[in-house]
Amino acid sequence: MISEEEKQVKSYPEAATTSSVEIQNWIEAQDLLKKKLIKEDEFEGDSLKYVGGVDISFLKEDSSVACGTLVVLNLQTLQVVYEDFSLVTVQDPYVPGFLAFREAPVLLELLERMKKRDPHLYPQLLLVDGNGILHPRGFGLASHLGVLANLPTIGIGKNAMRSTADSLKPIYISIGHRVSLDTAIRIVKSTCKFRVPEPIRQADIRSREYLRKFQMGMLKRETS
DNA sequence: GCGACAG
DNA sequence: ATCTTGTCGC
Repeated sequence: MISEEEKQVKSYPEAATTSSVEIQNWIEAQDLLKKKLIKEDEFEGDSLKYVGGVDISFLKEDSSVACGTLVVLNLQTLQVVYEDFSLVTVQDPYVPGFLAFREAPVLLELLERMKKRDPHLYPQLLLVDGNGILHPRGFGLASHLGVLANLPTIGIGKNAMRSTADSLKPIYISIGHRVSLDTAIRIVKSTCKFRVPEPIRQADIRSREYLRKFQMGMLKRETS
């Protein structure tokens, strides 16, 4: 007889420690939070000046070590006005459809820290590296983060689920929270100097750089 | 049975 | 996510 856990392991080899019970809890949590999801424009004020971007990078040698990154850009100049990093040990594995449970905790921590340190630069909207309502249950990382942080968010996917390889590499924009699709598309377009919108791109670049420098420091300690 | 499956 | 340097082009 095959247990539920065994089926889970067969389905997701990388998630050997994730039980079907945990998956069920995650599904319930998503369905619960989803009730608070707002798919229309609902901003604090009408002046959109600061836009945030979040991303997470992982250490290739030890994929449980990750660097969460938050950057804030001036929407008008697209210059970075704030950056913060958090080196953490990620416990939860990556399970397709449940990215938020792996990445949201660090990102929320970074947002909370900023709210205390630099509230005047706190973003009115956040671009998230991951999908919003473009998700099996309509509640991806961008929506998850938006609801928990009560912040307007937009999801940016670079690989759509179940898509065929297109010659053109598109990005997939989806509503995260408290923003309409029309507004989301308009804002994303206004932040694109290259394929990937600048807030996400800067978070990605700086996140990798942070890990690279961290590794150099580690190597120094081992050698000395 | 086979392929797909955000990061 | 990560594996990866130089190289073609604006």
